[in-house]
Order: sequence, then C-alpha cells, then structure tokens
Amino acid sequence: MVRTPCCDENGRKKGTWTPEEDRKLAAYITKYGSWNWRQLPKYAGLERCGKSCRLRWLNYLRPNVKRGNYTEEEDEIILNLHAQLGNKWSAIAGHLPGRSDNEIKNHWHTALKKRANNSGESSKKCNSKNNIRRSTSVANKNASPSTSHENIVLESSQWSPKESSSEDFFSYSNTDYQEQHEVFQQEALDEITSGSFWTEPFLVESFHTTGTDFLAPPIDYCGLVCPPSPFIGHEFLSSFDFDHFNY
DNA sequence: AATACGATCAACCGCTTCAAG
DNA sequence: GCTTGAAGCGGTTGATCGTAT
Repeated sequence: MVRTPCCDENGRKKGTWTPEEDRKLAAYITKYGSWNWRQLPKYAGLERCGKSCRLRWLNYLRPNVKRGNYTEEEDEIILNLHAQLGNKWSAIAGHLPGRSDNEIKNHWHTALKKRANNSGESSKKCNSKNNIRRSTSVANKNASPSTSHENIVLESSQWSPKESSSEDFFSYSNTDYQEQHEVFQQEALDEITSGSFWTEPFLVESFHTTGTDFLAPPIDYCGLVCPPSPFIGHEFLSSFDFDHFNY
C-alpha cells in the first residue's frame, strides 16, 4: 500500500510552535472545526503538517485542557489503569478529562513509573537520587506493559511532579513570549467558552470531505481561508466574533 | 562562574486502525 | 472484499531547564 507522506519536504515547518501559529490554529479550528487535518494547515495559513496541527490542538490549544498539577487521585487512576491496560495512553486519557495521552505518557515516564518501580523494590533498597538515571530509550526497552499490579503503592508527594501553575501553562523560556502566549490562551478560552460553539448541536468535528480537489476557498474577513465544506453556512460562520484575534 | 549531567516535556516519526468508495 | 487516504496511537528524540560539582 502506498502512503502519501504526512509531511512533505517543501519547507514544511517543524519544531516549537510560535504564538502566531497557535493563534492561527486555534482561531481556525474554533471557527471552522477540524474538518480535515491534512487540508487544515493549508487553509489556516500554517506551514505545518496536519499531524502537527492535530497534536498541537489536542494537547495544548483545545478548551479545558489541563496542564501539570496532577492530583493524587489522578496519579492513582493512571497507575491503576496502566496496571490494567498497559501503555494504552489514549484509553487512560479517556478516564481523565482534560488530560492528553501525550501528557499522561510523559507523566508516567517522568514520575509514575519510578513510583511503581520503587514501590516494587522498596523492600530491597532505599530511594536514592543517584539510583535514578535518565535513559528513556533504555528504560522503555526494559519496561514491560504489564507492570506488576500488586506492587503499585501510592506514596506521598515525594514523587509528585514539579508544581506547575497557570503561569507556566506554556513553558517557554522567553518571558515576553510566554506572556503573549498566556494572553492569547486566555482570550481564546474566553472566546470559546463564552460563545455558543461548544454547545452547538451541530458538530463541526464530524465534517467529512470527499478528499478530492477543492475549489479555491474564499478568504474570510479575518484572513482565514474558508474550508470547502458544504455543511458550513454563513450564518454558522458569522456566529463567531473573532475580532479580537488581531493579526 | 563554568561545566557536566539529569529531568522534563513538546514534538516528530512510523506504524496501525478506521472508514469511504 | 479490496484499495486508498486520513486519523489515531505509542515510541522515541532532542531542546531546554535545573541542579550538582
């Protein structure tokens, strides 16, 4: 089976997302929905592949996404579910509203796996920082999906991940960058949560296209390229006020 | 103060699954 | 039932930050 490459080599951008890219992506999806991830970046004015856009949206930009600050209850849920399901991160994420599979996976590898392992070996040796070595690839190779169920013991905050407040919602090193991003994030969330978008009976996520050639889509008043979906009417589009996304 | 090393996490890559024609 | 394209998933990488020496 021949697959079309998900990312072409024609200057398709990689790496960390900029606030401007986030703004474009959030604005576009909020307005038009993720009707087609592969086509979406083209119409949103992004030089990214669809996969990258999807990941960015699901992990960081979608509404109600939670970052850091895992509670003991959440840790316990993850540990228990991982004991039952193994590395089925998306299934585990399904039990933790607001948490993405990627973040749960990272949290597992950075904090919970140690807890699980240490609880199993606590009778053999004391916890020592020198015993903790970062070797993700090696650890992953050695890690078994069927972590011992019996050995998982919840401990105190000793092994809790580092505190993460709303201030480091986006952990950029550049302060201006971060501040700009936080402002945007709050604006986007306000926009999304205050409007009718998420309560609309019409589910934009369910858009499907034929995957064939599109007519050149029109460009709307805020610079976004309207998707070629016959299901999106002008009354639908005009129900959103995106004036504060000032490009 | 400089350097080395470990921890964290955002993002990429490639494979699998799903769904439409 | 087969082919094909898109979405989803999990493993892995690499940049960055924090801490120890």
